[in-house]
Amino acid sequence: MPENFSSLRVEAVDMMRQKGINPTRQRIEIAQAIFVKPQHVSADQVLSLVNKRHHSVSKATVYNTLGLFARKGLVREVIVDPSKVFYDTTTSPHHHFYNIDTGELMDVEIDSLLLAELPVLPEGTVAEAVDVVIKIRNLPAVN
Amino acid sequence: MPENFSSLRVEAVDMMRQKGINPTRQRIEIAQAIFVKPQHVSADQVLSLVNKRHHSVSKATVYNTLGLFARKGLVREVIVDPSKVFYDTTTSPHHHFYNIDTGELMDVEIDSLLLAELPVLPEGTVAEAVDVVIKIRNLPAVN
DNA sequence: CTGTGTGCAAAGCTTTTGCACTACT
DNA sequence: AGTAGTGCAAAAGCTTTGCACACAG
Repeated sequence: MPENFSSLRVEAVDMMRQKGINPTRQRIEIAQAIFVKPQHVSADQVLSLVNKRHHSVSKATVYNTLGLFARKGLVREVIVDPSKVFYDTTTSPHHHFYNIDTGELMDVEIDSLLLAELPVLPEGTVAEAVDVVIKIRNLPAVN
Repeated sequence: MPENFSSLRVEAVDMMRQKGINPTRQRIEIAQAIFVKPQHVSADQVLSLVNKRHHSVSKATVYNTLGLFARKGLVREVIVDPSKVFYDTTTSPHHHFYNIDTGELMDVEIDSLLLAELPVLPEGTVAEAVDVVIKIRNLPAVN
């Protein structure tokens, strides 16, 4: 059975409602594009995905919507490189491998890396998120 | 006694030689600007610092040189926000607090946060760096 | 004279802003 | 009609590229 788009659509709308996001046409299209499966996407990948079917969402709206989704907790912003922001559709706490050579981003199970204790926070602040990025590179082929 | 610029200059040149970087006029000016004290600077802060005395280094060269310094291990790239890259003159392993409200970046002692174990790396790769950024925000004032 | 390395103007990105428009009250 | 929220073209800002120049062999 092929991907059921209408149920994905319903899910996307529900998700947004739960987070207090007004589900407009553009936001629904973006949500449908990214929540097909767990993945890491950049803003312009989303733009192409959405406009594959028919030109219907502007660049600015894609950026603004992804930012909104991130603030509301629907996606997770992962910043790995100057001018390379990824949006991760998996929002449960976890960390990342970033392959410097290939640009590939992979999830790391939260419990395969033990963060034993948080340092004392500066006075008058609260922790919002802890981002761990392990930068890896390919082993040079042995000749 | 005021800051001794000529000895800073010599140190900067030595540093670069040790890392195999050709110490050109522009690179020396940039090094002198950033290694005055341990600090976090962005590319355009460096640009202003360098050109405060007299316009002498272009924007492109500042970007390229900071990238070079980072690759060679003279500074550490810390990426905290889309289009906000900091260069940290402290290169020993440590982590960061990033205050979302103020944009301030602070060092966290390496041993105040225990990374118990590294996860298994993907086949054929080596870890290059582990970046931990703890995003914090100011507590709302209680009324 | 040739080849390698460097610096920078300009090009090419990504992201943000400000305003027109919509959709409620 | 007034108000709050939304989408997008254009502006702004950041980073990279490609080429002219310098310098060493």
